[in-house]
Amino acid sequence: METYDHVEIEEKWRERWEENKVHKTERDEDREPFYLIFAYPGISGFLHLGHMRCYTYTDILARYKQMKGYNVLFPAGTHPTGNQAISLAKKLEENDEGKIAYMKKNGATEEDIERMKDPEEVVKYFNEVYKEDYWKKFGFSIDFDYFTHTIREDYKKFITWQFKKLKEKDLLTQKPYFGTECVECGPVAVDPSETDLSEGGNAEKQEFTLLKFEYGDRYVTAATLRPETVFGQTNLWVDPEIEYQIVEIEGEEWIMSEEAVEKLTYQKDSVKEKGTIKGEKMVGEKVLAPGIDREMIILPASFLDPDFGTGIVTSVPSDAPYDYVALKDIKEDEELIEKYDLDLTDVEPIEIIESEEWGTMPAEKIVDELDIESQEEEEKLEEATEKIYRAGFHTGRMLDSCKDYAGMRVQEAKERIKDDLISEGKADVFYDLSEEVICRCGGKVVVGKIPDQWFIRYSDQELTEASVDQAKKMMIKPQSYADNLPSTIEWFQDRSCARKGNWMGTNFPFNEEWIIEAIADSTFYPAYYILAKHYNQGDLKADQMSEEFFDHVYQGKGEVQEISKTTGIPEHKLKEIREDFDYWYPLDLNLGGKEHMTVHFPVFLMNHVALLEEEERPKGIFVNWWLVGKGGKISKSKGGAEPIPDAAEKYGVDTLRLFYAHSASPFVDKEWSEEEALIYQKKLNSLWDMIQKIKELKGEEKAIDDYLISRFNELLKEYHEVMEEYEIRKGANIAFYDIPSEIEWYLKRGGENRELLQKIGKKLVRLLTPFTPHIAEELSEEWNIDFITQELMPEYDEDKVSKLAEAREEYVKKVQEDIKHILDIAEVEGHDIYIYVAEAWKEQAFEKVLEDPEKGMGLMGEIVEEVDAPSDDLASFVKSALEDVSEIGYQSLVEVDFGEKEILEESKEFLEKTFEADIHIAEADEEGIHDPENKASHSKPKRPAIYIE
RNA sequence: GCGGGAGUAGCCGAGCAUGGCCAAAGGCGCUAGACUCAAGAUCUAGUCCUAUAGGGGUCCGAGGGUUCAAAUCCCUCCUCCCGCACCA
Repeated sequence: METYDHVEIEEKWRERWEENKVHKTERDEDREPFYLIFAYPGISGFLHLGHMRCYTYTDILARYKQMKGYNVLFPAGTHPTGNQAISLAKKLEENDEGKIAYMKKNGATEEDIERMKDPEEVVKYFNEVYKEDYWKKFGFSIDFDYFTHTIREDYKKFITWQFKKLKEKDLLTQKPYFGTECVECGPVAVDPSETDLSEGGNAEKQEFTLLKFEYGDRYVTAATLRPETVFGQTNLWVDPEIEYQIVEIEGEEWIMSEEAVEKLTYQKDSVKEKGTIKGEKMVGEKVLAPGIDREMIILPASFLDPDFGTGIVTSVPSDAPYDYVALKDIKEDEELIEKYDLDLTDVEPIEIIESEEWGTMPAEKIVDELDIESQEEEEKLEEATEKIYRAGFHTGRMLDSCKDYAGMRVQEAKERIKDDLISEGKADVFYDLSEEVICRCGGKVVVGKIPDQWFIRYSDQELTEASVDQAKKMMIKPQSYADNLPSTIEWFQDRSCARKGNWMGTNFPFNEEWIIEAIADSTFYPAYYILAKHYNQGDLKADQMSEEFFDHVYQGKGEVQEISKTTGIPEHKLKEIREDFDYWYPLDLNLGGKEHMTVHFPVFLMNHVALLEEEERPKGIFVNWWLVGKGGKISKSKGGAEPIPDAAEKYGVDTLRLFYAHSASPFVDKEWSEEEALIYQKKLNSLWDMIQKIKELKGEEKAIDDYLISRFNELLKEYHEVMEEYEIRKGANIAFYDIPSEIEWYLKRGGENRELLQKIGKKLVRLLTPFTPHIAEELSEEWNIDFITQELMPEYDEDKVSKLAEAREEYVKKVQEDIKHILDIAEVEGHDIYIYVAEAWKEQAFEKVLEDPEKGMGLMGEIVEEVDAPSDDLASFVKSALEDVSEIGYQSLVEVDFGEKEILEESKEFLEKTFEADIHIAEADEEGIHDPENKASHSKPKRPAIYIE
């Protein structure tokens, strides 16, 4: 059969929509607005099919709402803030072969590449790619008149205003911050996606307590992750072979490894080198331990790593397996004791923490249990340390030896002891990374101190509470995120919002050398799209966008005449912009991938709450999971990484849209599968064929019509219900599978009503439109409408639902099924099928049973009175009826009143065709029927007996 | 650690909120048939076990419980996955 050419029709309709400005959106006070966005993408290079998942969901919902009669605003933009465009330009400048090949493969020309050695041009280029090759290509109903991006002058004005407002509301603050930074190129993010890194994405920033041990005029320093164990300290460990550094920090002299000094230079204002001291020089000497004011001996050890902590470790043999084993080793090493002349009499483990699992001497116990022999058995020691720590942290309590902290839970004591030691000047804080991290640029990543970092005060009590309230009112999908968002907001701490260095973005208004960071300038932007249109039309200039202007538009402050005078924006324009904002806001829905759950969505919401009144705050969030490659990220080797325009041509845009919508719930990661995409392509072809076929049928009304009308209406109702709840997958399932399969059944049953099929066909194509708009337009081209995209959805009509029609079909299906079963099992020829409808008295008896099945056979008395039937037959029937009564489905079928014989006669032709047999229908108690095996007596109401020969 | 999620037939993957028409949608794979010289594509039927009459049995990670009734609710356990901040 003639099918359609997706490349041709998709292009055709894309062009027609554009020519006719179908997606143009204007304020219209007579229609209810619906405003939705997807989280705009950064400019990070070419996108792949994974990214299109979220955008497609957005378009499906936009189109659905549009067809429900809403005035839908669906804008889009990009987020080039950051250094991604800069580093791409740099790579191209350096003639990086890999990058150039990548650009070419995705369709960039030589000139494009030449041009893109300038970061601004990178942004320009990708803005076009995103718009033309991705969003338009996919047939999205975006109105690009509202397009904006975050490094445009106008957008920067908007961000500047936003930060002024945050400052006014006392939501900005400055304080020291320890963050990860590359020694070459400034702040970088350490995360497994390794956007900024070439190595070490799984590293964690660890906070050590740097303990200071008095050692003459100096301090020996030891870094620990477990400050709560200070009461159990018995000695220090140094490596006799290491040349330790002496450095001056904050007027004191500290001793630590060279590696530690290097790290500290990024965390302390001044670090002056004062000389060195070899480990063995310190061995045997005494230090004064912080917090417990106890003299301790310095002992030699071999397990120390100068790149971990300070290369000096305080020993807590009661709770640290390493220390316990090292101490045991040294006590048995007489040679060593003699060499350094060590006095070890007082060096004994001290009980400090009691946990359920490990008692009061956990190190001893676990070393015993794991059978650890020496300090060289690193693997076992790591395991032991981990186990004890976990148990201690959760169930542990501090013992009496811990003085003021006795009885406290370990979790609490840990913080308290750390804070107390620091405030007494006996300890400091030292940050380090858990593994080596290397920047994209090749530089080493360290933890550095920024003394005057700017923060947005998301910890603010009032803001937090108001945001939580709002979150609870919103429509958030999936439910699990709706449940979590309030606690995510409560947990949200102050967040740094500006940075220095090589960065594209808006200058921080209160300190121009800082640039606003990428998350901080992408929280409130749905409010800006509305203005961007006026800027794009040339009615608004960036330098007119003053604080008063934004105050007026977003917060209704000030007098129009006044603002018009100071900004030069005509009064009517100001009014128009203000009204636009008023009309479109609040935002109905923000859609984004699951990566946004812990950062973007919370700050998006909190900034709205900070800046706008309650009735203007967002109403919905939709989170989608990812499209992934086999076993993880989408990549070249695993498929799904081909350029989007190529994929669109290969599979068809409608196919891909249906794939996203239907192949999995939006709330799970979905593996990309080419085969599956091709199946959806076939699906669309066969749906196309079916709709073409039903257009051509020319038959008349039949009884089966009522069934199709009824089922269609019920499914239509369900369709709307699920789509209103943004259950995209269910909606697609109804439109593309449930309804077509009802139509298939209808045709199979001999339905051919031309008028009905035309009507249902037209409605069905509308239901398909949000998902596969191109094919829907093509199918409806001859219907004398402009664009099906602009049509309204069919609505559910309750009067069309007929329980009777449905029950009759169910009955036929059941009979058909039973015959099939018998044919499967029995060895019969199957030329003649006899169907015996149950005697009337059986139905009467069944109804009596239904009245009160609890009575069981006790019902017999009553039934014998009322029902006229042979008493033996009656008794055995009631018995079986009592069993059947628990089958809910059967019961409800029996309750519907229709003539079985009549419906069977009607379906005779269908059954004969299905089984290629003669069908004979009779009542079970008719005289002279053909029933050699006496099957007729087995008939039940709505469950006729069958005999086949 | 903290917080969250998931375990469904050979495989992928719905269902679970509102327990009962659930032996459990859809797809893949497989089997048979139609079409074809043949292959592919397509279409039809079947695909837990069992049964020569529409039946019976077992089943939704494991084990308990609630209920007339559990894949669905509750408890315990096992296994796997994700987020945890300057990454959009």
